[in-house]
Amino acid sequence: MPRYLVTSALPYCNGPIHFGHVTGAYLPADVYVRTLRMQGEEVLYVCGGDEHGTAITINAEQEGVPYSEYVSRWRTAIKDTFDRFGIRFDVWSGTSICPEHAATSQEFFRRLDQNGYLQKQSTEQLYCPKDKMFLADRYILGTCYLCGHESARGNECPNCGQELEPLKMKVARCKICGTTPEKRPTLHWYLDLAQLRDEHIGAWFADHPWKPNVTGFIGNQLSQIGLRPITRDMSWGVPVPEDRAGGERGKVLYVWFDAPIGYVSFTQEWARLQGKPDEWKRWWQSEDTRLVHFIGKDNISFHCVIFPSMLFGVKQQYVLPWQVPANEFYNLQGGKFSTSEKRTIPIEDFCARFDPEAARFYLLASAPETADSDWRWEDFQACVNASLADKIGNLVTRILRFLDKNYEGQVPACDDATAAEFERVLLSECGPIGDPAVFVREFKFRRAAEQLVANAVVANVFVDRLAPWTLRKTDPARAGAVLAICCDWIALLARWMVPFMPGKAQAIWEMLGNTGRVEAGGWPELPCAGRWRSLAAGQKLGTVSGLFAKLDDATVAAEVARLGT
RNA sequence: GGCGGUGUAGCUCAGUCGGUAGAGCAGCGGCUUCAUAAGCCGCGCGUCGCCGGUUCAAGUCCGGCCACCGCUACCA
Repeated sequence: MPRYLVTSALPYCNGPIHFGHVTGAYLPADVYVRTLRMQGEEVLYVCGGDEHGTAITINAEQEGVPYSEYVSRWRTAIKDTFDRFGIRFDVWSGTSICPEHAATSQEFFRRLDQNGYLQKQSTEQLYCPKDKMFLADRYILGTCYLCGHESARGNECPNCGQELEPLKMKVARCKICGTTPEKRPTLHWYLDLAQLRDEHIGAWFADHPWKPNVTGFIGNQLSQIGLRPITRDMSWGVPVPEDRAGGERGKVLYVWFDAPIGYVSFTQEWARLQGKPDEWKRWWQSEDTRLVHFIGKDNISFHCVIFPSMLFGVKQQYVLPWQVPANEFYNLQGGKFSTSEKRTIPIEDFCARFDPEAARFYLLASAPETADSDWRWEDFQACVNASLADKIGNLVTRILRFLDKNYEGQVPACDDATAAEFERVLLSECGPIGDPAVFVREFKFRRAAEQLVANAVVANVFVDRLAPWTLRKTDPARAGAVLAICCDWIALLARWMVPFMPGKAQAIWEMLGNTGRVEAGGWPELPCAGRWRSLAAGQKLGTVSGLFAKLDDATVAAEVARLGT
C-alpha cells in the first residue's frame, strides 16, 4: 500500500502570494490530498516558508527590521491566505524557525561532501572593507559598463536591461554604506550535478513518465548542467557545517540549496510533534512512498533535477519524486499579476466581498495545467452564476424547498421496486456520470471540476423528466419517491464536492438533515444500482438556504475597471 | 542571441496509439414552472496560423515560415 507524501513549493517570505501561486501549487495539492484521504490513502501534506536569501535581507534592511521579524510577518500573511482558501497542511513551518532545519541541511551538505559530490573553488568577489562583508550581486550599485547608467544593480541594469557581471562594473559602490568595494578571493562549494546526472539522475529522469510540460521544460537542460554554487558569503542562512568548513568563516548554504530540504526538516518537525521522532523516515526513506511535488513551471529544474540529485547524492535511501505536477503560469485579465504595479487582486479585500469557495472552484476550473491561463472576471462571473448557482445551487434548493412545502420537510419514502425503476433512468439515461477522483489522481483538475458540474446536471435532467410537480397531483407517493432519489443524489454530490468546496459540501450535507462531517463517510464509488443510496425515509431536512450568491454585471465591471486595463 | 510555449467554432478550451473535427459559454428556436427568471430539449461544414513533405489516410508525424507570449534573475 503506497503512502503519499505531498508538498507544495515553499513560498518565498518576501511578499504576499496571489491567485497565481494559489492555483499553481497550493490549491491543486489541497484537492489532491483531500481526495486521497477520503479514499482511505495515507497522506502527509508538507509546506512552510522559504526564508533565506539576499532578496529578503535587502528588503528587511530597507525597512529597518530584523530578518527574523521580516520573514515572520510574511510567513504569517501567507499562511492567512491559505487559511482563507481552506488550504490545510499537516505541517506548516519555515526554514528559519524549524528547529530541525539547520542540522538537516548541514547533514545534506556533509553527506554530499563525504560522497564526493562537492567541489571547492576560489573566485574573486567584491568585498566592502567598511561593512566587513562580501557583497552579493544585489548589494552592489555602480555605473553600467554597457550604457553608462549610474545606478545599475549588481546583476542587472534597469536602464538597458542587460545582465551585468559585478566585477566589471564601473565605479562600483556598496549599497549599504557607499564605500568602494575591493576584490578579494573567496572560497565556495559547488554541487557536481554532471556527476550525479551520469551516475543516476539522467537515467532516472529519462525513464520517468512526466507531464508533457515537465519533459518539455527540462529538454536538453540535463546535457548542459555542471557545477552549481551552493554556498554564499552572508550571515542570514544555514551556516556551512564547521566540521567541513576547513576554517572558512561567514559562509552559509545558498538559499536554493537549503529551501527544498525544508520538505524533509518540516516532516521531521511534524514527526517530533506527533511524539514519534523517527516517523519521518517512514515517509522519506521508504520505497512505498510516492513523493508528489506541486510547483509552478519556474521550479521544474529544482524539483526534477537538482533536489533529486541532492536526495540521491546523500545515499541515505531517500525516495525520489514520483510525480511533479507542475503548472504553467496564471495571468490576470490578459496581463501578468504584479503586486508592485497593483495589477493584482488583494486577497483580504477579495474575501470580504466574494466567496472564497467559489474562487476555489473557478481557480481549479481555469488552472494553467497545460498552458498559461487567466483569471478573467467575466469568466469568474459566468462560472459562479451558471455552473455553481444555477446548476448546482439551484438543484439543491429546487428539490429541498419543494419538500419543505409539500412533504413536511422530510425525505420521502421510496420502495425497492420504484427505486430500481428510477435508478435505471437516473444512472443510464440522464447524462454522463463520472468519478471526479479519477481525474484528480491524473492531476486533471479542470476536468474534475467539469465532471462535478456534469454530475449535478444529471439530477436536473432526471427531475425534469419525472416532473414530480405534475406527478404529485395524481400520485403523491410516486412523486415523493422521485424526490427521495434526488435527495440521495444530492448527498452523493455533497461528498464529491468536498475536495473542491469543503464548506459548501458540509452546508449541503446539513441541509439534507445529516449530522457529522460529510467527509466522514469516505469517497463515494460511482453509483451502481441498489448500492449507492444513503438517506433514510422520514429524515427531517435542515434549514434550506442559497448556496451561491450571483455576481451582477456592475460588480464585475468595477473589478475590471480597478485593474486599469 | 539561446531555450520553451501557444496559434482548432463569436469567446474559453478538449482532442489519447495518425483513420470521416468535439465540449462549455454566448446566440437562435421550443418545452416546463418545483427552484436563486432557475431547469430541460434541439440547432455548430469551422481554410484545425501559413507553405511544403511522409502516408492509402495528418489538427495529430517531418521540414520551413508567420504571429503572439514567456523564460534566460532562488519571486507559483
